[in-house]
Amino acid sequence: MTTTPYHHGNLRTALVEAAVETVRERGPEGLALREVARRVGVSHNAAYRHFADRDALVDAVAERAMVELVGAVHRRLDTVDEADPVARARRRLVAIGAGYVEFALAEPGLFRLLFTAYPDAPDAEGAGEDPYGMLNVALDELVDVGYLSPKDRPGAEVTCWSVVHGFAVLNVEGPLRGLEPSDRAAALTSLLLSVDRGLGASGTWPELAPRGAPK
Amino acid sequence: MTTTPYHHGNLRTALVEAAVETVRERGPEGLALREVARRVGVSHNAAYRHFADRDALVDAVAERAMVELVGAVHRRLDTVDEADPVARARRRLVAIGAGYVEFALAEPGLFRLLFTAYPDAPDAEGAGEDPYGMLNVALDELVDVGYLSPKDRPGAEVTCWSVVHGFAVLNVEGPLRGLEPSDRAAALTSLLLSVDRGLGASGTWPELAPRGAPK
DNA sequence: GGGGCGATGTTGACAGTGGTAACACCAGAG
DNA sequence: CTCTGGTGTTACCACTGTCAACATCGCCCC
Repeated sequence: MTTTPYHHGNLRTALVEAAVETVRERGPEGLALREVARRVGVSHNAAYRHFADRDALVDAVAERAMVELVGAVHRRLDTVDEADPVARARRRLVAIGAGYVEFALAEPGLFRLLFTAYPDAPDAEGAGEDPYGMLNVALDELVDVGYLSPKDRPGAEVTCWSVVHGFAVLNVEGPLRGLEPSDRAAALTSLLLSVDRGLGASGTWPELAPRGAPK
Repeated sequence: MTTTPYHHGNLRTALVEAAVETVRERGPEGLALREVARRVGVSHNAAYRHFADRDALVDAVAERAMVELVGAVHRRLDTVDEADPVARARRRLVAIGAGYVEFALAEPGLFRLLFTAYPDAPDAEGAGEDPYGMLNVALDELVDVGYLSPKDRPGAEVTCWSVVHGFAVLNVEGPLRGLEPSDRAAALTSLLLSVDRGLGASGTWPELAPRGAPK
């Protein structure tokens, strides 16, 4: 819908594109509906014919951002060229993490928007078309291939997502944002290796688990 | 400074306390300087005698939040009662992570403020008086005790911080925010165990880092 | 073709925000 | 006592999101 030019001609997509550009430049909090409208050369309030409110525009931008994130991860995934199944599966997992972080650092504004204004539903759409699904697929591969113990599979996706997301957040808007690129890259490599190692090392340490929360 | 009551009597601290309360209720983005002033029963602009701008107030709130975060982590750390040095060091690391996440979930507003508006300098003040310092101390203990290989020590603090911070963010404001508390607790346990395991499992997998070499 | 009608875009207004400037008060120093 | 500097107030500005009323344009149907 809204494919044929009316007064303006695809105002909606023009607004979204301008909004994406604004978020790129000024971050999510710098996104002003009025300024976007101004940028497109249309009066404010014109936007209200296409978006219920500011949040709706933000959601539209988030959709674009998600597409780009998936693209970045896929691009990394495609570089994995490995014969040995175990090494391949492990490399693929690392590639997902690297792509995720790569996107966060390349598009800090879009990345932040993606996770501050995300709708209620998680990424759980298909399985493989969003980073979460891709991650789950990769982890299942690791189990199939015998690298990851099936009993360690549950929860592994949360752990992997957490570590990569945390690294991204700390480096994009957190206390690590001032890191030298080389230091950052080294830390990321160390982190990804550590995760890989943690998944491969089977075994439990039951004495650590219990001991409930205080107060 | 500002200890003796003048017109109002410690307006500054009153403003900070009202701001903290506001952030608790409405989050960082709901913090309006004017509303805080109103809340204290003072005209807006009175605040400008004590804070250069809104950001200065936010920084003051962040200071309080940091104190509370440190308190939460310390409280957890104090529950560790373990004779065996290795087990004790490992438990202490887990306690830090648990306390960090506990605070994030208990005070989502303050936690988010702490990491969206944090000043340029990292937590690098003393060593032990902020979560980052405490984490480094705990990791050094793990090395001393022989659990963590010295060659794996560099970068470990970033990995640990990332995984815990990422988990907190995903659960506080991210796609995992809708998780059942029991599921969340299980995921956290799994995550902490996984990190512990990853640190303990020594050895490198060189074929992952560069590129090439069989297994 | 012409009338109408709904989708689109515009102007105007309102409340709320952060921020600046000019003024009012009040305590203590001299 | 006056004067001075810290403190708080009123008035104003630019900006934002949002609503309501009005204008315009394209398309459908008679």
